[in-house]
Amino acid sequence: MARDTRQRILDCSLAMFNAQGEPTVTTNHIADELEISPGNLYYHFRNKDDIIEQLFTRYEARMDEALAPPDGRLPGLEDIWLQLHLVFECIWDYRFLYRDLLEILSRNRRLRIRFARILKRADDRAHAVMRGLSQADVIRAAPAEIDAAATNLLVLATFWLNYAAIRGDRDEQKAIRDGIVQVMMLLSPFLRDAERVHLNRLTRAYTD
Amino acid sequence: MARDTRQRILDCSLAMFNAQGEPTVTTNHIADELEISPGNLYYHFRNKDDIIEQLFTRYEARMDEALAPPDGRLPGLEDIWLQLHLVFECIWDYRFLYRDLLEILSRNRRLRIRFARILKRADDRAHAVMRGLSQADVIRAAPAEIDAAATNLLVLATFWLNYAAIRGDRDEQKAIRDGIVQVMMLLSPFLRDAERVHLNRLTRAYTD
DNA sequence: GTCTATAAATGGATAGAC
DNA sequence: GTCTATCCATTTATAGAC
Repeated sequence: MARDTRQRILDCSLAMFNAQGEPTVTTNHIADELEISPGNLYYHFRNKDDIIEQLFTRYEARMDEALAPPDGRLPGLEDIWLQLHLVFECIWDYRFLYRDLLEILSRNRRLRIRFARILKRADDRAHAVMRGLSQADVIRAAPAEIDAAATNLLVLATFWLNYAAIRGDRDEQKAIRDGIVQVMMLLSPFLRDAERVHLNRLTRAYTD
Repeated sequence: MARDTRQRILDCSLAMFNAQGEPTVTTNHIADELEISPGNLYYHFRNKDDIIEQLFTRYEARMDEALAPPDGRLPGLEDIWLQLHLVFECIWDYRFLYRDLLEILSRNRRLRIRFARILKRADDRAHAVMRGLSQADVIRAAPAEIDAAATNLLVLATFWLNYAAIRGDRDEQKAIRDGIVQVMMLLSPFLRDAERVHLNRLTRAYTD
């Protein structure tokens, strides 16, 4: 049961953080929800930040997987679609991190470094994909434009859920889909005319 | 001196919120910093949220001004540049709002509504500018692409400073300039070849 | 491993004197 | 308008029994 309680605390914390925001959920709230004592919680974790760090480890592994290149061949537009799905769903499952990103990272140097590493990986991946599309002549983009688009992609992915929440979007699944479409539409003006029209049709079908 | 103390509290709060983040600055901290008593602070403001709301009023007026259309004529690329300056500098001066945007808005329904209004205004403005460029044949963009680009612009402007902070950018002035360039580069692929090269040269000169 | 009880510290807020 | 003193509620964290 030892391992079990530890896992239950992590699962419950994640659910509560995501639902109510990390700052408003205290260790007592978590213990209450699980119907265990605060002392028990502190037997398993040094403090709240310890819980967050363990959750971050889960998140990190998941995101590393989502950011891995699919396989050997160069990716086309459909592969990008799929990979964006993996990334956005990971972000959704750990959205409490993104909701109060600066506040959480400012309190913990280790997480700051680990998050920066993930951002770097995502940036590399975005560059690789853009360069791939450019070499395959699917898009036409200067190096500086690729840099800008990659950065733009990172900002969109990182903060899209926050933006959707501020707008008051209710439907969660739709928010994720909208985020993916938003990133795809980022590529639209780089495409040649035929693909450009094609993508616009696809995204419209996807959004409705 | 009554009005004076009230203003000093607001000024000091803004500076401390921006420097340390709103969640970590308590009413006691503010009173300490000003070398007044907590009781005095509570004479002038009902609570911390009251202070934030007053600061928001200042912010709101400033942003409304920054978002106003320059004048009668249709704006060119240079006017956009200027307007982005006004917007980003407003965001910078009230960056504490953006740092913990969801947390702050989740606690206060009135601010949520007021912020949504500003976002709407910004969206309208972005659309108007994009349509203007399109009609003047400076850019080539389908309606769906204009929608996506306007949304993209809003997300970039809203969260750019957060992104810069996570990356570890130190130089504040440069972070603002980078944000403006990032938005301008968003337009790049929509431009015709001559202007596209021109913009890439401009942004490079601006960034170095 | 888990509980009860509680310490220690902090933050928000008010009463009443000056 | 401003200060001192203080209260209440909350949160983190630990000690010690079972």
